[in-house]
Amino acid sequence: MTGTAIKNWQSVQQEVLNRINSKLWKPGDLIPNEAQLASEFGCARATVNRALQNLADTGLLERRRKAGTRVATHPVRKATLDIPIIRKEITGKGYAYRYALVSTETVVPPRDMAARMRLKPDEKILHIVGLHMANGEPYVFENRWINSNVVPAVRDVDFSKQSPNEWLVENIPFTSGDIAFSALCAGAFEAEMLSCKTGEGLFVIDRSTWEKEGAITSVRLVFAPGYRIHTEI
Amino acid sequence: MTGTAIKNWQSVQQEVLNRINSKLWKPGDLIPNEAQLASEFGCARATVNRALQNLADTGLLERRRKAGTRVATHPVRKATLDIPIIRKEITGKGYAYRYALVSTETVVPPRDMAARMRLKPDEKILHIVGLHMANGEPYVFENRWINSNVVPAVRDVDFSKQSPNEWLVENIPFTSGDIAFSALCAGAFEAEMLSCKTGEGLFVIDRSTWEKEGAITSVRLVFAPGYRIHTEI
DNA sequence: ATAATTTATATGTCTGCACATAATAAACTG
DNA sequence: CAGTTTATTATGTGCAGACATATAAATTAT
Repeated sequence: MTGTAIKNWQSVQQEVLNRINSKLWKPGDLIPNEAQLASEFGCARATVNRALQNLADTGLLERRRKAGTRVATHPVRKATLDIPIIRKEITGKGYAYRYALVSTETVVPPRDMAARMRLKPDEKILHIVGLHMANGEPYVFENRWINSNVVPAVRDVDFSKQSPNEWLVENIPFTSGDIAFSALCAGAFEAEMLSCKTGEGLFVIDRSTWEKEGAITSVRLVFAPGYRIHTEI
Repeated sequence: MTGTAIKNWQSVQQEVLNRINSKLWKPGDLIPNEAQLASEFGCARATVNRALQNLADTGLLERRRKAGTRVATHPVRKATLDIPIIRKEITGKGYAYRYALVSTETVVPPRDMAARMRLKPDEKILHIVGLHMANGEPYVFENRWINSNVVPAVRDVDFSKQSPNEWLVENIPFTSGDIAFSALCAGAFEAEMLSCKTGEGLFVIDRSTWEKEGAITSVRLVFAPGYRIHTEI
């Protein structure tokens, strides 16, 4: 049957996948435990563990101590997608990259942003607006807020020379953050910035990064029409 | 210094993270090899390996045999996000779920879709249009093509009773696929379907799934205004 | 000098064993 | 019978040692 021996964790994973796909193990089913599979496949339990753990990571199996391993009833697909570093993405496509600073000021942010970044009332922070361009064409519009009270060093940076994105990557130790994808309709402002028509559908990424002391930065990236982010599952 | 002993792979990972964040190991730097770190931390090489491999998975380290492990120059952030199973997402929010079939027919798809699914010229496949609703409100508009020549069983399914999404999950062994996120501006059609205004920005997911024999299904999900997909990093 | 070959080395992964940990199931108790 | 304690069990992870594999670097051949 199995012409290929099952010796490495990848082949164990493949065999498990086959059994799931062939409905031998159906969604919700409890599958044999690691020790049983190991003896069946003729490999060490650790090897089976590696394979099953990997499948659990991708959401195809659900594992719980003592309860055992079962096939996920709703195989919640997990897509891992690379968050683009704008400059790298643009140069990677072979385009010339340029960052244009639009404005920078230290002001009290709008209510929703202040709330999102958990600021004190009337706390002023740095607001930087800029445009990333590919071959001279607007590529993505960056609207960024940086909590200059948490990161005082940011006050001395000349953002006409370096995009805030790059400065932050190089200077701020990252801890944690969240990211959201959504869509937006181009208003007059976005249309002018991205030199597109009003009413175009624009892809939006909102990202915040945090440290123990509080929010470091929150950014909205509005991409030019036609942008899409892609991955394999 | 290190009050906590470094015995498990998580603490090894944390220590490595600290060294990266504190600039002890800068982007591009080659870090000590596994054996050295293991002896430094007083743990097994396998434990260090587990930690470093995990960090490489998240894109913070780059590893190559013989070349060693180095801190990623551009820490390409990888976000893993859960692809929603529509019904589960809706019911999970506490809303009543309903699927409304709009149309189903077997036709020759548009050129771009035929190309994407690698169909023969003039090959007819199943086209299913439907609407997922939350508490009676349109939630997401589903425009799906199913290669009924690869999956003949689909011809006998009554999609007014079950959404194609669910049927596929339950009946078609998944192999591989790809997914793309983008944005769209609501035209007259989308506006009517999602009962929103024309010109709204809509979030779009395009997904294709494949099997050895060829494309099984390709679907476009157009979400109602305001939809966003979110994850932590 | 350039190409082909060998060597050294860091990571990748398997094995067999041990113990830790979580969570269920069973036994016990008031 | 409800609540608590105690086994039992499957996964999670650690260790040392071994071999596999990719590949940078050194060496040899052309």
